[in-house]
Amino acid sequence: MKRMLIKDVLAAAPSTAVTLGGWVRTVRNSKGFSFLSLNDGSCQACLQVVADESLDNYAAQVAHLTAGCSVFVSGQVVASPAQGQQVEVRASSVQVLGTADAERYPIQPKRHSYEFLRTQAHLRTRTNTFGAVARVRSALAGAIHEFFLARGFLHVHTPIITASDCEGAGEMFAVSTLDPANPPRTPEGAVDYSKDFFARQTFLTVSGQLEGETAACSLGNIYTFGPTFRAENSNTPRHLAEFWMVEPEIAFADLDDDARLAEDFLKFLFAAVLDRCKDDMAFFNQWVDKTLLATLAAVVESDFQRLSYTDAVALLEKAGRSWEYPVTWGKDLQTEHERYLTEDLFKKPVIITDYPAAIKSFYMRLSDDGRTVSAMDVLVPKIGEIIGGSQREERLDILERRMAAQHMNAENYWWYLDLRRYGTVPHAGFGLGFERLVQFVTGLANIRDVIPFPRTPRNADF
RNA sequence: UCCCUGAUAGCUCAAUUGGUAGAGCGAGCGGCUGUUAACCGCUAGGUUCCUGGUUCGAGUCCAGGUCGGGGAGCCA
Repeated sequence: MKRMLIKDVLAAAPSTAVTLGGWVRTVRNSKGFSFLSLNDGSCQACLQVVADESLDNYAAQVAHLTAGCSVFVSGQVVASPAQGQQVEVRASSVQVLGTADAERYPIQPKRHSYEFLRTQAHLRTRTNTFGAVARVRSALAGAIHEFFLARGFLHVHTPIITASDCEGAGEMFAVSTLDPANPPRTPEGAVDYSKDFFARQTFLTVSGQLEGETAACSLGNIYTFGPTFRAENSNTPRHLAEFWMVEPEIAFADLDDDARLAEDFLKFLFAAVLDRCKDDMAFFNQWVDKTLLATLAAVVESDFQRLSYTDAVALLEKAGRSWEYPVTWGKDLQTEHERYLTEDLFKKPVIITDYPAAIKSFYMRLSDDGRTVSAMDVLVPKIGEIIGGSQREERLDILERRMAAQHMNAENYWWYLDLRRYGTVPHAGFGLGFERLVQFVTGLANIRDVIPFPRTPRNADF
């Protein structure tokens, strides 16, 4: 089957002969002919096909088409005599590939709620909104690779199954082939993982960072872009149990380099989708968030606000409002604090740096003051934390001391410590939650609507 | 996990102090020679989430559960 994409048909000159495939969105029947609105996923717009009774299957098939039917059409592009579209296709044949019982087809030609469409995740990409999400998501993924590869970063693949725990990143899903009802036991009665597939206990990764650091400490600048898994019982519009994370790691670099990279990265991605997904972005701007295009354009032009955690605490203390959670140096910032800074005070992305060491992970580089670490969070309006990163502790003795303080077993991290033992180098990196990026770009309020098949507590359908 | 809130037709919702469950959209049928999630007419469509309780009588009140949504925590 040789076919043209509808986005190309819509741009074709009148009298071009075309063949195309698509799914019927709506049908408007008149006496003797029908207008078919077809979509094939290649663009937001539908193609209007005019089919009349001169087709030999008109009365038997074409006149009975309904939403969701699949068709393969041959015909000619003609200038449309009516308003609503520049061109349309006059069909010389309409092959009906698949019918869709209109009484049962879930995607009716009407407005549906996001909640309902989540129960129809296998069909929801046939709607305007979820088609647009899929295209923007794909464009963002492509732009991410483009950004890094153009800057000489190496794309590395880190393992999905891991024995290491990127300490503090969250609860992990266990990976095992043992019979859960009757696992082998040690003499002490514990599960004997030496009999398991990998002869040790393993998990789904919560982050590729530690493995990414090994690559950065030999190859230079690298990035990973893969799935990560958190077994947290998080029930929010911003959390998934399975999500995709982008994690660059840069060598011979400090936190300032890291923050600059994060800012350049986000601006590049926003500019890319504004440029490449105009119709889809216009759709989101009209139906989801009327400030979306203006917000993204402003972010591309503005400088992100940088401030230290210590300064942020000072600003919050004199904000002149009462906080549900009091602000004190040493306590992590709450959602209400972050929202105030990025949505009310600065009204643009904010990069907060130099957090208290006590509330951050062991691998973050200890500052000379001894009480903060070179960590950063990038906060954006509505989403909150979209990026978390840090300069990594490259000094073996300090790293070992911090691991001991957090009661970590250094033997499990022998290879991670080797990076500091042999040719250590200052390096830094960050993690970007890909779905949170798609949320911010599309304006969609719930993270379950920006990934095809969301995995959340008690939900792994499809 | 905690707090709040909801579940009624395929979908989105209504139903007064507890008293025969309705509408819009969608669907089916018919009409219309250019429509734009068209328009006009007619028709069908219900285990009111589940289990138990109170009551002459429960969509409505009570208890427990399941699932959805919002907020918080955890984080990306």
